[in-house]
Amino acid sequence: MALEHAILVSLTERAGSGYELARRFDRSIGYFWPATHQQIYRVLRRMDEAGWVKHTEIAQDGRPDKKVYRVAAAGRAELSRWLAEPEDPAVLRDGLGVKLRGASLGSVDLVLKEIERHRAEHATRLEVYHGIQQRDFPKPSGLRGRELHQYLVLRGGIRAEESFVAWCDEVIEALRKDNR
Amino acid sequence: MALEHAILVSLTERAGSGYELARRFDRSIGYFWPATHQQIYRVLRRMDEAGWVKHTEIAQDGRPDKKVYRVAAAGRAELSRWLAEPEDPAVLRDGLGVKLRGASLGSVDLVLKEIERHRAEHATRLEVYHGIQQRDFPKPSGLRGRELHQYLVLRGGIRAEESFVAWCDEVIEALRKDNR
DNA sequence: GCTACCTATGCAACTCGTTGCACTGCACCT
DNA sequence: AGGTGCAGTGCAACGAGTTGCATAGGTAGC
Repeated sequence: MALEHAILVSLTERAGSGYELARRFDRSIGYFWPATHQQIYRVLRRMDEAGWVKHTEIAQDGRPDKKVYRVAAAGRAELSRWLAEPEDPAVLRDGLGVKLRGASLGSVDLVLKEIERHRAEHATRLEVYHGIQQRDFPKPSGLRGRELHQYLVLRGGIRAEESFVAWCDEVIEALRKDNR
Repeated sequence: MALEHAILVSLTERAGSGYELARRFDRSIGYFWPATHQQIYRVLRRMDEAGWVKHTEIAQDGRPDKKVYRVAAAGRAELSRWLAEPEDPAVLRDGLGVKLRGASLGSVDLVLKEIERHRAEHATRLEVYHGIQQRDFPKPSGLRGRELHQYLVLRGGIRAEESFVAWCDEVIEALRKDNR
């Protein structure tokens, strides 16, 4: 998996400029594959040179020109090649775990506060996802094909955040009990 | 959070060589913060130059010499400085989600197989964690301090894998139903 | 005897991701 | 009049992470 493929999936759904893609990543794909505008511009250029995408320059008045990218035949080929290829399982990488593990070397109270803060952060993210679910997929049982897949990805995000929040609660309770 | 801090936590628990640390990362810390031996050697050298750790060269016969690292005062200071510092929330980054989202552009059947494969992988990891839990923390209610923290980190790993497996099951069922 | 893996450290080259900055012009707020 | 924010693209530098390789003796299996 590389950023290339995430961009190809997104561009296949709908053509767009680098800037628009960066916004999209902020709002949807990026919840599962974050990327900055810098990365996106660089990869778009690379893919353009490789012939995976083509761009059309669009002059706008009052705003800078933009390049709208769309997926070319070679890009579609690459995408289906990648889709058929096995993917490495995602690895967990969480600094909070390391911090908790080292908590007794510093202030356990501060680490506890930190975990409460993360809990709040993830709870907020969870609410955002729930909002998307209610707005975009009010009746999930009727979903099929592409929409079903999008819904299921969102479900993954919801489950991940739920389980993170539940873990925080377990940790907070246990640390408080240990503190008394 | 940087690899530096994960290594400092690990070295504080017990001194060791770069090689040993790499093994440790493979077996425990690395479940939550993966690192290769290359990264570890490089960071150890940097920390040595910065005075955060000190090494003692140990000659062995039949085997190459090794450098055993232990945390120095400056390292302990850095560790507690970092522990008191706020940490960015972990971001989800999963290529499988992108693949599922693009499934309809390739073979949905292949993506389904891929998800089944990942499910098996994560189920195996979950069993490993359960094994560690039973071996190292048979009676969690009595845990305090450092051991409690280690247990709670493990609980985080267990919860993450459980929720991943449950998500896979939801996806597999939904895709099968959609296929009929 | 050959292959392969383990212990142990490390270089070199590369890709990926992050951060700070630059330029343009419009819209909005104070 | 001045600051902030949005739209739009991009460079330059750095740090993090990956991959392939080198070295070298010991142990274990075929």
